Amino acid sequence: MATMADIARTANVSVSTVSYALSGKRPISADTRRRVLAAMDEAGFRPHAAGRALASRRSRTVGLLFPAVGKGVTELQLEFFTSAAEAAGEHGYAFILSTAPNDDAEVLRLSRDGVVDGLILMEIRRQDPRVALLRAEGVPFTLIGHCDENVGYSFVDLDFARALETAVAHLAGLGHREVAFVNTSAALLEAGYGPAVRSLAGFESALARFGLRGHHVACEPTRDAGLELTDHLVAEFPAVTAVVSINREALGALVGRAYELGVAIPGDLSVVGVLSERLARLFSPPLTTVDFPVAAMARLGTELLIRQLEGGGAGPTQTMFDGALAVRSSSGPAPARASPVLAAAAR
Amino acid sequence: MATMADIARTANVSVSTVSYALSGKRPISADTRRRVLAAMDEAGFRPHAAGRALASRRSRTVGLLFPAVGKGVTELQLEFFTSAAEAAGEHGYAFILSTAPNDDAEVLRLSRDGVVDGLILMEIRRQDPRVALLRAEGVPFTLIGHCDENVGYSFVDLDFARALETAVAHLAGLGHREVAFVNTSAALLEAGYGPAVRSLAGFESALARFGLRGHHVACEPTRDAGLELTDHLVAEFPAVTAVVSINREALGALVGRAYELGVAIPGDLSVVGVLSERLARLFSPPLTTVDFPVAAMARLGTELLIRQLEGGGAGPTQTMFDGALAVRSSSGPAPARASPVLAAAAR
DNA sequence: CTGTTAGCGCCTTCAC
DNA sequence: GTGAAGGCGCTAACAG
Repeated sequence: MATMADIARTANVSVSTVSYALSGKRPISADTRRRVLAAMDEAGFRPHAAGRALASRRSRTVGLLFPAVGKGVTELQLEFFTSAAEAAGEHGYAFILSTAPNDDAEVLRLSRDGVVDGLILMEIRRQDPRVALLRAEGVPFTLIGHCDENVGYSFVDLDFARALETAVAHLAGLGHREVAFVNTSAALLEAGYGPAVRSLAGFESALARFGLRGHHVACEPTRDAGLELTDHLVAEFPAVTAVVSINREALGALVGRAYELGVAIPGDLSVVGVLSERLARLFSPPLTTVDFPVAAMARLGTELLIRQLEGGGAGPTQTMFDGALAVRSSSGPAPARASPVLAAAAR
Repeated sequence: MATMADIARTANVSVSTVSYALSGKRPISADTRRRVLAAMDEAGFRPHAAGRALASRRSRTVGLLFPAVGKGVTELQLEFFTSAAEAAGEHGYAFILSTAPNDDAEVLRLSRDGVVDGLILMEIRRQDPRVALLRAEGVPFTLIGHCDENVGYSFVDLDFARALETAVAHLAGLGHREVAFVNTSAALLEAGYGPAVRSLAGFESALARFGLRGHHVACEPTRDAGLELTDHLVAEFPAVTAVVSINREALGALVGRAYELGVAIPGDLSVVGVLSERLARLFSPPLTTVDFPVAAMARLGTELLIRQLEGGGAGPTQTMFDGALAVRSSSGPAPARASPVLAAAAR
């Protein structure tokens, strides 16, 4: 309601003085400053965002582009949203969430309209056209995920290959000989969705390194698909004694179905999930996990963007998180056993 | 990049003509309009949000206030966020998500700064101080939920009392005689959190109406609490043959624990959840539910707010959704049986 | 139907 | 250390 002109009037100074008192970009005498500040909070003054944005040519707003494609939103994205929003808020930035299905148009809309100063992208593919677009538009951005070609921009990602290796190494250490990897959907894999592609690569190289037999199964991130998948595993790969998954929904279904089939976890079957701390807590019994530090990643992604916006020198920062192994099963998992547990369950 | 002045120049018209060509608030000759539009998309023109906001005194932005209190964010809120964001986008509004812990300050910040034109509030308590504040500030708003005193503002809510009645009626119809109601946390209940309070009321009146015995149990919305609760039910209320819950996390845990204990759902125990369609799908076997139309509610809440902003006459609109019963169990649930199933499971 | 012009609230260069 | 003034891009009277 109150404007700088109002404040200036009641404090007997000029508007520019008010402005500088606020920004500190010019020395102000202690006395003047006090009068100005007094006038401000007496009037409940708050600088108007639009005025400031217009004059400074910065909106102090960051946007998160999340194309709400069919594949539904999961708890994992939720954690991203809220953590990113929090981080933005702490730095004095507003946080815009866009679910527009067509990213390209949305990138243009948000940047050209000046509603955001920069963008955070999720659901990155190996060759992502949005990156070129953002560059062409000169819009600062960071990726949660990364492309094959990634010079000159900031991103933060989980090292999925390493995560899978960590998981497989753990299982190999327990004596397992044959393990299954439950990926996300085949469609995403084909589309070059990074996590799907890179986990698979990590899985395969780990198999080779530890001399294990392995099976890769793609699975839609839905409970139904997960149930079907579990039955499929039972039927087709009876010798499998351990499962690792990056697919939270399938994992939930698998654990549930295992109970139904009388397969004890971790007694009969070892299960390792690549999951955030928060998600891991939703499982019972507690699941051994390779930590997916979602909240930290979202925070960092947001902060990297804001650092760019504030001209924080330093150029692109690229951070790959390593998922730490968290063994949560109290009882030891089954070492590879003679009898194929899954097949036994199928009878 | 391009401004209206640029467009005006290349189209040989004045800026106001450009503006009116865009807004349609004044008749423009077909020919002029064509020239203007041509110039616009040749230049890739997009009106700058800050300029527009400053001149029109409206930011075309709505905000969702979601104080990220301790009790963690759930899939349910996620559905709210994305649905609200979607609805806002469809109406040409930007959507801001604020997780600032202190709502009051945030209300002031977002409104006084002019970053939003209106707000959507979640997690409403029976006496919610934010409402008075919003009123005092003259900020348009809608609630997802409602207060005891609620004249003169718009809200959308689920009729939790009715939802519980629907659930209990269903169970009574199946022949159950003793049912448990799993509420959210005792803390929220005491704080006057609407859903907790009103569901309980609905539960109790339904018990009376149908002459059933019932037990009310508050439970933190976490898996661990849910597990504990299940064991508690087993130990304390062995005659209970049916459970209804508005607590998604507890419900998940309860279903899981039931499997562990060898209690078949719905064979041995009937379970009814108050859940969104999407959440219901996460359960297996499918759960009988009273539908919690989260997405529709978020959309409507957002649209009610936007309608206010656009001066859509009509005054406050208050909508209570009725949760429709969706019986998803294929096999018929257990009518009240002589043998206390939960106790049997406990052996 | 179209042009001219004054702001909207703030930032920032230029002058003192 | 402080003022005055121009302008950011757009809207909306006010004049034709």
